[in-house]
Amino acid sequence: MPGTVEPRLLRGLRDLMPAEMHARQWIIDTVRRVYETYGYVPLGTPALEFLDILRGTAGEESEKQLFEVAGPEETRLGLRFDQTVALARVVAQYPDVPRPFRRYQVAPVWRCDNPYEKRGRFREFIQFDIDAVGVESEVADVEMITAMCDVMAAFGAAGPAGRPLPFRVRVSSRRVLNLLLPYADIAPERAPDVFRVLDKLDKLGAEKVRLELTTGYKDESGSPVPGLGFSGSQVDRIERFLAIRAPRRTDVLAQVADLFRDVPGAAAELEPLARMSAQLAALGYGDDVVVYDVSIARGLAYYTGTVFETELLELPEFGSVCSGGRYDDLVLRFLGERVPAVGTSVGVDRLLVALTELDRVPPAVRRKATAQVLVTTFDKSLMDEYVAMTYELRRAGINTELYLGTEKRVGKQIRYADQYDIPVVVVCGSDEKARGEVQLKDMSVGRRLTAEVKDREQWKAERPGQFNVPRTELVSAVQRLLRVIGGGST
RNA sequence: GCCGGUGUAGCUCAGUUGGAUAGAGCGCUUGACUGUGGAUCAAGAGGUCCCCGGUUCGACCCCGGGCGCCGGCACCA
Repeated sequence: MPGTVEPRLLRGLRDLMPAEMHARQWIIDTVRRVYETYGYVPLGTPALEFLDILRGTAGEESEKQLFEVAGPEETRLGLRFDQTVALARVVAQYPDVPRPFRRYQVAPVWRCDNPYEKRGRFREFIQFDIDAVGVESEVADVEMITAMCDVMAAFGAAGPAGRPLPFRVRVSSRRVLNLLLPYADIAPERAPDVFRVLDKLDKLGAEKVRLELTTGYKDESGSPVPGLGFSGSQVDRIERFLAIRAPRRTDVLAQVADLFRDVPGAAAELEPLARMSAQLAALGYGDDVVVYDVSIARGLAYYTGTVFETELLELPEFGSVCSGGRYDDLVLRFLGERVPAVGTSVGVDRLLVALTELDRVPPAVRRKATAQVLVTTFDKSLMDEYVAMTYELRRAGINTELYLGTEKRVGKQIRYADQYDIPVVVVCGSDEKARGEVQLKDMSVGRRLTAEVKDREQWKAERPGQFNVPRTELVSAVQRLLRVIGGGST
């Protein structure tokens, strides 16, 4: 039809239909329960920020991914790409907020990069952050790591019984990475380039990392990857660093200490990591769930200390579902005062994709309805009665929908309940009304029988899962039925 | 940004070596059944064949350009 607007979405943006939204809310609820056990408090900030607030915090790459928005009166705005920058702004803007300020925030963020939905990468997605601002102690870093572990454990417990969710948090430190610079005689301004390449070790392998550090190479698509032009002895030292790897955290630290034994101040930088490891161990977070891995650098430019990311062992190629680190200088931009902070972020939508892929989202979570009961409107002259029944059920705490469509035939209304997976249907026509009864229909019975019943007459004769109860017992009978069938409420 | 693939009904896709009114399955609507979901049967609605230009008597098909989508790479908070 000419003149109509084609309904469409920008690449990487999605509509989430009710079942998908229920699943997302399940993720959020589960994470929030864990975060609140740690005592974090909620914060909300706008999706839009001034461009100069967003810019210059997270490095060149992030700026390329910024969604710019035209504001009124020539103001230049952007959609937030994370929640941490806004948190730093809030801390600077409200100096009377008592510190430590430990907040959680769950909200969409926007990044204009290439979406890849199979790996849970979108241009608009929900992140669920916790951050502790004004905290120097590495106990806060430990808290971040254990919170990540506890979140993963919660999803293991919520999934299919007896199947814990295997995961691993990999931890490193920018301060330890920085020791590599004097050790390998690398100028400080080259550090971001070097760290970016180190981070690729897992994905590219040692050979390509070596090439990228020296002469560069052409990748599979023929695009040139520029080399960083380091000398052979520099690359040798970088590779010796990258070779550090051990299942036990204490062994990793020992190897780092040995490698950097001649670097001034190295021992002092390693002490906090040693204390963290001991604490983690004392709390029951062993070498199997938290590993030290010096190749973790993370791209985000604002990290200054500990960095960590979480991977699901059953989806090794998927990437991190939860990551973060310490950023002691982010507030400095706004306040001129150094405020130490550490935080971590669950990629809610990414985690949902992963758990779906692993078939670990309980089916009941992905429901299409919130209603437990549909009251049909069979006979319009009885409408007052239908409304009354609906509110009786609602006031008893039962999620109830009154059929408000135009369809008169009760069969179509039942079909509507079927399409939305509403588990119980109330039918009351003039016959029932005259007898002082209502009819309850357990939808699951018909669904179960549908495979067996071949003949329509038989189907009609059986009227599966239906029974009548006195009108006065409507609420108690529905409650009983919902208990028996498990109700669809959460 | 690079490489490859692809674009036909709401969805999944067939098709025409360039020829007249463009097809299937699923889904949707209606009815058989005006008081009951499924199945069955019947009927119906639904298309600028991605866009622009070119070649041709004639283009959904061939050619050129563009755009979208999918996959891979790069990048990734």
